[in-house]
Amino acid sequence: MPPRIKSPEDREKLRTSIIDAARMLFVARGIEAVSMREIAKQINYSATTLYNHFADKEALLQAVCDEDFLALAGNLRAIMQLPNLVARIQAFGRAYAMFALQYPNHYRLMFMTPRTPCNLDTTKIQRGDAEQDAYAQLMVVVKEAFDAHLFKPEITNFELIAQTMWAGMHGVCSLEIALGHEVWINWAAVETRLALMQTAILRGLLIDSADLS
Amino acid sequence: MPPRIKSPEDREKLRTSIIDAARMLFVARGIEAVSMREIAKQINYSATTLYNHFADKEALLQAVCDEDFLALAGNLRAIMQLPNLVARIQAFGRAYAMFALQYPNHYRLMFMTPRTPCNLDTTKIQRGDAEQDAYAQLMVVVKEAFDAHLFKPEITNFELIAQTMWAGMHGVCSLEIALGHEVWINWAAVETRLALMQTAILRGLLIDSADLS
DNA sequence: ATGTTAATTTAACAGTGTTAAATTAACATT
DNA sequence: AATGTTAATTTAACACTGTTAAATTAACAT
Repeated sequence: MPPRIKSPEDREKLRTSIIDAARMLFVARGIEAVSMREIAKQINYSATTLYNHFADKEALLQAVCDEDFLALAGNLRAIMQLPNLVARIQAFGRAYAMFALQYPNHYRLMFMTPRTPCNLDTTKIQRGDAEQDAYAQLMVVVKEAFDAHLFKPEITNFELIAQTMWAGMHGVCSLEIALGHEVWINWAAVETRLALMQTAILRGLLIDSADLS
Repeated sequence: MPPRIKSPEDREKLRTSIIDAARMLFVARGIEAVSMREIAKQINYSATTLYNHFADKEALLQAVCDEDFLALAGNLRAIMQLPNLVARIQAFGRAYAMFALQYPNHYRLMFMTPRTPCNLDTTKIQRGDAEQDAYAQLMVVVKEAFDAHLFKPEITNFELIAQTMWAGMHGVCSLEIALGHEVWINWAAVETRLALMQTAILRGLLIDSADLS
């Protein structure tokens, strides 16, 4: 029986240690293969204790996701400093894909699993804040290129451009995660697929794609 | 207690009725929300009976998937007759996406869920047979355009082209299925996203994309 | 009428998420 | 120093899950 926790700081400490244990197990063995009892045992607590910090398993997953969204946004923030607008978009997409492939179980949880929609109240992420939200960052990156008139003039909706770039990279990554080990598909190397996806879409959307890669 | 089944035909009939009941429930309420007991009750059998026809829940899912793969391939077969090579690719991708969006729970099961890899022995689909395998069909469609030298000459691997087209459409569809209801994203209409994805990738890959749409 | 075979069910096991009730440790009050 | 209060934590239970061994039971052949 661990010593009781009273102070709010220690309570917060326990909360994050629950999240960390959950993440470790999720990443290691997949999401639905991990039980609340296992997570609790990992930190030498009873399963019921988790319910003092999270309403249910879904809420705990959400908390893990939130931290991972912040981590992803942190990864991408450095890239937004690149001077060349097109190179910035390319590096951004590439970093996004690296995150997906390095943490496939995170990624699955964040972007491949339908959730109860709009848990905006329980999340702690400031959506739309480019410091915290990778989607908002993508929006900034694309909009700057859009405002510089780098995209074909018939495309008038920059958010549509961003969503297309996103879907392209997501398509490669999520297929890799879900079916990358299927032997009846003669997969090209995932880096090759990512590179072609990016240059193909950019060639299709940019006015001048002469010096793409 | 239902009348006992002895003849192989009736046994097959029961097997497909299990699959149909499972599919109906999966499509209606999602995969993991449906229990073996529920499926059994749907057809007035005991849960244990299902295990006389399928090794476990995973095998039953696999059987459902197999039938759906065949259905998808059937949907796509008509399109392969179109004369114009590029229009054929476009219609093919569009039909694929329509299938995904019309049966999102099927699609999730088939293409968004990591499985125990290479259950090639337990599946009944002839992989590589363009009659039964949608991926093989896509390969045929893309290869004909490739052999007609419609793609940019620096791209020498037609399977890579096919996988990029696939990933593009899959990216739009799977994002729509997983996050389409999230309100913090200002989604463009999914048809618009699909159309732009297709023309963007084709513009990026084709030599002559003047009359695309 | 009896025996055999196999389809089907009952009953159980070990596990899950979750919660009400019981403990127990730390604090403040007398 | 003894008591009461509060809240952190656990124990025990509920209703469910996938799965399986054992018991039934229906249909057939002898």
